[in-house]
Amino acid sequence: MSQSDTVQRILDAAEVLFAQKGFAETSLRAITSRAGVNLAAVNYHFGSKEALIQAVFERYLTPFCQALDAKLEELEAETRNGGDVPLEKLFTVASRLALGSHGDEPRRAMIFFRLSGQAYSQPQDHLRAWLRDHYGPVFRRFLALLRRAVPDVPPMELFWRVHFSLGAVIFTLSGMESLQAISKKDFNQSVTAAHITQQLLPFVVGGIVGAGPARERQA
Amino acid sequence: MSQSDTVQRILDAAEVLFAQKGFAETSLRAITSRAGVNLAAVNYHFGSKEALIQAVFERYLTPFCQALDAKLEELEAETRNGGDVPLEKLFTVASRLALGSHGDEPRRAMIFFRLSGQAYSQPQDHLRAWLRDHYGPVFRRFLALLRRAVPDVPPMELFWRVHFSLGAVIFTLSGMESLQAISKKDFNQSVTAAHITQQLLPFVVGGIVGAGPARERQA
DNA sequence: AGACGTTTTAAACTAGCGTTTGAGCCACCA
DNA sequence: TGGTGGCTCAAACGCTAGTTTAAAACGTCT
Repeated sequence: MSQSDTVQRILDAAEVLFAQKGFAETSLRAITSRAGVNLAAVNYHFGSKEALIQAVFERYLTPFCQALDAKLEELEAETRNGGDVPLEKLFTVASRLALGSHGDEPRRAMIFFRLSGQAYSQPQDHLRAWLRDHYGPVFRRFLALLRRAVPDVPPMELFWRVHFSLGAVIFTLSGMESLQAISKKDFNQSVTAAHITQQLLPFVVGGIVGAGPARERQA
Repeated sequence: MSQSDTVQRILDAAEVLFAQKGFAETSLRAITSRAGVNLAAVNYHFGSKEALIQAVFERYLTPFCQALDAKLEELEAETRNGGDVPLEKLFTVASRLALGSHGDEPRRAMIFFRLSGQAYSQPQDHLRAWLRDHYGPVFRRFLALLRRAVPDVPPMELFWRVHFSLGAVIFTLSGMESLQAISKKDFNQSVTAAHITQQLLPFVVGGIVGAGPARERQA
């Protein structure tokens, strides 16, 4: 092979370890050891640990965002001659792509949500900035469709509610394992990741629509 | 003074720095330097960096949980002779206590939410376990009142939705600064922390009630 | 005043980090 | 065949981390 698979092995190992223990707590030695490659390979192939972190995000996010963008394009076309995309459909599409656009099991997605959580709680400005610059457009496109789906919600409130939703998703899927443990203890019942994401939908939709004066609750 | 204020100065500095840069990225040297105390003071008074982290959480959470517990007791008593506490009131009470039970400005609360976010994305099992063991009861008490407020939502769904809400709150308040910046850029309008927490309420209430078959949305 | 327990101090220690180096390996092409 | 370029490797570098040490300073009692 002209391109060795060292790069992929490093990315695989880094992805798991970063999600498991965070960026700062994961040493290059731990990564290269798990990947079965030499310590210097990271700096040789990526340049620095920082660049490796970005590469991990890029490998996951780029296919996802491309898929989402294409799907949004499709949805936009459908509504070109009147009608809006329903709220539920927008989130179902996004969730399905996030969980399954990588061929492999949703475990990959779970790992990635942990990474996102770490990226957000991290003070590394440039990571957040890089994410925003690279994947902001598709986010705004999603937001535009959303705005049409819930015209009653003022744009700024909608903006915040989307971020609240993002928080609910990332936080939950970040802490999945411990939450599953608690749930099992309290309800004597195992819960799958698919089950949780299924529960997320009505919560997010309910939250986006909101409990304001625009809506009355049923008794 | 028989007990020097070194301990307090260290806690103050650690609280801010941990929230700003995370646990791993904050060195004891940075903390002691900001506190104006000697490097060895941390290990002398707390034993280790790990113990210092716990102490930071304890100093904030203990008064909050005591206040919340007392308030919940009060609410339970009110409903002893019939009636339930409305959903909105439960969250308003919790939010008001979280933001203002420390006398000082809500900035303290903001700092603490960042800490919570870091604690959750952190893989430090023992921190999470310690939080659960110490503050689990008051959480369960809150959950019990909640269950009575929304009897239509099945207990397990409610459990998950509460965690979704927690995620929305912690995530948002963790990333406040960057979110405020984005908001300012997109809407040309500054947003205060109070404004955001105000927006959180209808989102959380809407999410908890959910968008399931139990409720219809208004056109 | 002097002795004693507590706290502070400066300095050192050990360990682990990200990164760099330069020699070695190996496939490929002239 | 001999060299050339991409890649791997063990070793070392410089640095910063948390922690420990032992002496100095302090406050408080007899």
